[in-house]
Parts: sequence; C-alpha cells; structure tokens
Amino acid sequence: MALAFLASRPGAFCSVREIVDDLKLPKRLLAEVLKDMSRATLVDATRGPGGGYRLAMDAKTLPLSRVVEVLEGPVSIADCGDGCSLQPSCLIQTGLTQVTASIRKVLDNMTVAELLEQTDTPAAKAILSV
Amino acid sequence: MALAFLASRPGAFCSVREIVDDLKLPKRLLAEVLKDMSRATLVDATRGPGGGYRLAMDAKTLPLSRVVEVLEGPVSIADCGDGCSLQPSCLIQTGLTQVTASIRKVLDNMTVAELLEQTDTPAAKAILSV
DNA sequence: ATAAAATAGCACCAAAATAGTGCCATACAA
DNA sequence: TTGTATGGCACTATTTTGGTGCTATTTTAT
Ligand code: SF4
Ligand code: SF4
Repeated sequence: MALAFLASRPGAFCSVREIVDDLKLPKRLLAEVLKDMSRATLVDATRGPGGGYRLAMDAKTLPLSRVVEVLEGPVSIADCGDGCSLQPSCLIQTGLTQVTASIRKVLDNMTVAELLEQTDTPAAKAILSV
Repeated sequence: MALAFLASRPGAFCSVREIVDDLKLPKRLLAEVLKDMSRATLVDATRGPGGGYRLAMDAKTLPLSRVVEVLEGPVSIADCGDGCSLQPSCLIQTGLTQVTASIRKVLDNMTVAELLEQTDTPAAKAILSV
C-alpha cells in the first residue's frame, strides 16, 4: 500500500507521517518496513524536514516479485533447499518447484503501478485523479 | 505428499502406517490431516485391519486448489472480507484480488496426478514404476 | 467372545512466524 | 540550536502452524 501511495506521487519525497495519515497504518510499523525497502534500494530516502521516501524507480518497472523478495525473501511455497530431511522420500518436490515458478511468474507480471491502476475503489481513484 | 502416494496406488486402501513408513512423516500428524481430508470427502476411509485411505476420485481430476481449500480454507493472500479496517483507504484491494485470482488459476491447473508425474526424483520415479 | 488393527474426534501443548514497540543515534533544514 | 525526519536494532506480543494425548468406534481374524 505504501509503495502504491508513493507511485501516485512520482518523484516527491513523502514522509511516513503523510503516508500513514492517508492510509491509516500503524506508523512505527510502516517506518520499519520502509527502512527495509530503503536498505534494499527499492526506495530513496532523505532525512530532516521535508524529507521522506520516494520510489527509486518507475513504478511501471517494479514487479511485485521484487517487493516480495525484499520483504519476505525468495518466493517459495516449500523450502526444499537448506537440507529438508524429507527430500529423499519426497514425491512432489519437482512438481512443487514448477508451481512455485508459475506463481513467481504471476508476481513478475504485475507491477506496483498496475496494482494501483487496477484498483477501482474510491480511495484508489481519488489518489489517481490528483 | 500423502495424496501423491495414494495416487500411485489407485483404488487400494493404504493405512497411515504404510504411508509414513514410505514417506517418513510424523505419524500422528499425517493421521490428523487425513482425517480432515476424509471429512471433506477428498479421500475414502475404511477402519479395521486392512483398512486405510484411498483417493475418493481420480487424481487427474483433483486440482491442487481443492486440496488447499480443504486444508487451509479459500485461496487468498489478503483477507479483505470479514471487515478489514483498512479497506476504506486501501489502494490495492482490487489489484490484489486479481493477483489472487491468477494464483488460484495456477493451482486450478495442476492436479495431484501431475504433481507426482512432474517430479523426477528417485523416490518419485520408483513409486511410479510400481 | 476377544484381541488387535485401524480410523474418528477433539482438546491441548509447543514451536515458529508475524505484527508491533522502545530507545537512541544520525542527518538535515530553518 | 531546535525540531523534524530517517537509521538501526533489540525487544515484546500475538497469531499461526506443527505436533501430541487421550479416548471412542469400527472392522477383521482367531
Ligand atoms: S517439497 Fe519435498 S523436498 Fe521440498 S520441502 Fe516439501 S518435503 Fe522437503
Ligand atoms: S488488501 Fe486492502 S482491503 Fe484487502 S486486506 Fe489488505 S488492506 Fe484490507
């Protein structure tokens, strides 16, 4: 939601306060998330009065898969890696890997810009008309 | 994994013991899961010696979406329903709904039979050759 | 009959993941 | 110099998930 908000104000630095005033999110929590995204260079940050965050790239080139990876790590539905003890007897590993790939493709193919544009609630329309 | 196992023994009743001997799963836990699936008529059950579980339908007609729904409820990545307090200011609801639909489509389009057939590990090949 | 093999039900505990805070440091602008 | 803002990181609280305890019921074989 915060990224969608930033996408609606391209180029402008928006403070956490501004964002949560609009979106009604817990302020401290969103602050932590934005810090994470800043560290991952998904957003730019500037401090001090007038500062805040802005998207580090065009929202049209920011797929949801990237966001998920930054916030939750690699897209996956089963951690076959790091030594799953069931692997030797597992009957579905490759199949699940394919399902995961399909899901990642879904997330690759939707951008933050689309996420916002596709949403037709009053709040989303209002912010787009500004 | 258990459903894939049952898919490899079509028509035959397999006990929890048999399944966990092969798949190395915690017995009691798998038992609970199979009970759930039995209640949801995903599998048939018979009691007593020689009893166990078998698929209630052809594995080729059992999509993963059905399995997920039975075990974890409706496929979703955000519970917009039952009164999300953020809904009035949410900028991404419709977009996320579309992502969810795409993911469900992925799960609709892979069956338990495919899940097993696609898997090319030694264990999976072995069970298929029997 | 009786014993043994299996599922049925359901509450309960334990571990892990997620949501959310506290606290202080640092940077920037007026 | 003061107020506004992000940076870092440990910490608590809540929820979800993984797993167990216990008992009842059904079925087959002796
Ligand atoms: S899919 Fe098979 S191998 Fe991968 S995590 Fe699940 S059990 Fe382990
Ligand atoms: S998407 Fe928007 S409406 Fe749906 S749950 Fe998340 S915040 Fe609430």
